[in-house]
Amino acid sequence: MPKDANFTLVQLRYFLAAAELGSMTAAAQRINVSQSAISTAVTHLERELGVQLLIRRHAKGLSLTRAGERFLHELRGFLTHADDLTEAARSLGTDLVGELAVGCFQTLAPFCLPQLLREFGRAHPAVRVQVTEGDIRTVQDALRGGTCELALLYDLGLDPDLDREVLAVAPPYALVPPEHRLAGAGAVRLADLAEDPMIVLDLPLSRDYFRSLALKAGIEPRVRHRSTSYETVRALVAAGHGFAILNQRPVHDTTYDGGRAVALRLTDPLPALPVVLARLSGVRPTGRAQAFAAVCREAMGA
Amino acid sequence: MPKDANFTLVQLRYFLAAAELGSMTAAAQRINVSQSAISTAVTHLERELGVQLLIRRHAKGLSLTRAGERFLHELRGFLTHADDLTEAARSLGTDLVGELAVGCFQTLAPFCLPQLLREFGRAHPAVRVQVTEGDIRTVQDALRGGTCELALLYDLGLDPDLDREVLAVAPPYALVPPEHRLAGAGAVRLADLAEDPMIVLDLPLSRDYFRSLALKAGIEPRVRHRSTSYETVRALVAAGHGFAILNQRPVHDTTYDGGRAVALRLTDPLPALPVVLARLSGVRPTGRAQAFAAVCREAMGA
DNA sequence: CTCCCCCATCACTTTTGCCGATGCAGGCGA
DNA sequence: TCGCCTGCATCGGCAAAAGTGATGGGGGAG
Repeated sequence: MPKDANFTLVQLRYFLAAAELGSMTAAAQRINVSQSAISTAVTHLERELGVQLLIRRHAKGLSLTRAGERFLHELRGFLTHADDLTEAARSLGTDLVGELAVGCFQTLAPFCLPQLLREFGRAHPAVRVQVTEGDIRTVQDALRGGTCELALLYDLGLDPDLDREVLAVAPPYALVPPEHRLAGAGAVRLADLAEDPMIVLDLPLSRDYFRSLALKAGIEPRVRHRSTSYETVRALVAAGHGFAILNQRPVHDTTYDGGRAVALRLTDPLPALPVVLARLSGVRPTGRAQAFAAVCREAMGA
Repeated sequence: MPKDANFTLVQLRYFLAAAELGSMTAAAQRINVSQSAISTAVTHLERELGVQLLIRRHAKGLSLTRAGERFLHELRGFLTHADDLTEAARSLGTDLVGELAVGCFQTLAPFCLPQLLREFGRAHPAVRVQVTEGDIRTVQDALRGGTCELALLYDLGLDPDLDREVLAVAPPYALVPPEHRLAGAGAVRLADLAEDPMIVLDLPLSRDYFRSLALKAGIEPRVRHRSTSYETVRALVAAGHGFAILNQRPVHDTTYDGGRAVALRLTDPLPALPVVLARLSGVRPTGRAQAFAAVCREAMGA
């Protein structure tokens, strides 16, 4: 019962050269190894396959047996396949074709993905980009599991085994209804909102972040509502249910249901939230990933 | 400039196992090597290809990168190809399918090939037999050059580097025209024909053989005609141009042109000519060749 | 916090591949 | 026919590679 093939690609290539040149000596010169290396390799190959491939005619070099001739024919195809495989593998790492999977934190997605995908698509039209949206944990797991290679995230409790590169910072701001007493102020301190009910964007790590901001400003927020939807939070604020702290700012004030919400700059010395491009550290980035990172840097850094 | 692929089939198989089982440890157990062997092999493969294929998650085994996933897909096809190649090669040596090239001395061919091909074809219908006919030297060169693997020959000055197996013996006989003075004798001594002109079958080694027979019988033949065609010799004899010495005996006396020739047994103590099956010694015979040899033995030995 | 799982790494051993030299056998020219 | 030359096989020695078992680190799970 012949189990699995125990020959080597090297042996196959040696045989190929010898068969094509009709001489082990010539093959040895071409490949830059000794003639004995060719000899033993071919012998091993023949023994392994159980077929005699070459006929050694002492002073007249080699000739192929019928079996050798047919094998040679198959072999060419096979070695081509081997080269193709190498080629494919290398290009998987370096070429700017194929596909690239990126992750994106869900509330960040509508703000930056359109531009990024547009510019990346223009620069590298041969690369198909597949986006995974989700909360920070989900995206982080996707990174770790290899489902995606890059991710746009807030640097909120990211595991240290992720390499991150800060692309931009998103300072927190307060969102209040237009009829709020401070709606016209332009800027407030969080303490000014201490008595107002708060609407919290309730995503795994975000909730802690917003709470910590409030605490840092010295207030204990009275949470009235929670929602996992950014737009719902805006709508609740617009409807007068309370104020919210957010980081991303839409270009207009109108909510889906026609309400309006007013953004107020915060004068507290609060840390801005870094928007980072994260990668699994220790994983060699593909060329596509590097290209995408470059586009991100240019688009968001400027 | 990526020269040529420097990975190993073994490395590929190790990677396949690890990727499929999601664990190097498991792969190691299955393949019966140590875990470290898998680890280093996969690492080398990745370095060689320049692509990261697996993500190592410390306590949770492995997961494939996107590149690894795609590579794995290609790889399966490739390893199947490798198995096919092995399979093909092995069957080239052992299977009773494919083709078999045999050589045959030209004057022997019409006497034994029909039966041999018929019986071999019945026993091994999947093997296509390709016959090369020619004089002894031609067939011998075909053997040496790998053009054919077996040959039916007279053992006439065959090189000692050929393995031969005697299948039958063909005693020489004299052929005379019907009106010859000894045509009714049934048997003669060569000396009785010493004065008759001789017709010689003029093939590279045959001519010397016929001459040596005559000399051995103590006569110096008077050669009237030479021909490279067996049937021409018969016809010349039938037409009264002289006598001939031959080994193969057709079932009837009539020549192509309607003449008749009479065969006379020779009472001289002359060596019979061995009909041999010749192979290049030191060349491993394929299964097909062995099967053909067996058919020859059975058909001609009986 | 502890245990356990899984992979990377290390030192060591075994195997393999290669080299250079030598031997052998056949073609070929003198 | 006799060397000479060519071309492959083989051998001893050596270096590179692969494999082994042990160790360690990092991270999940209870």
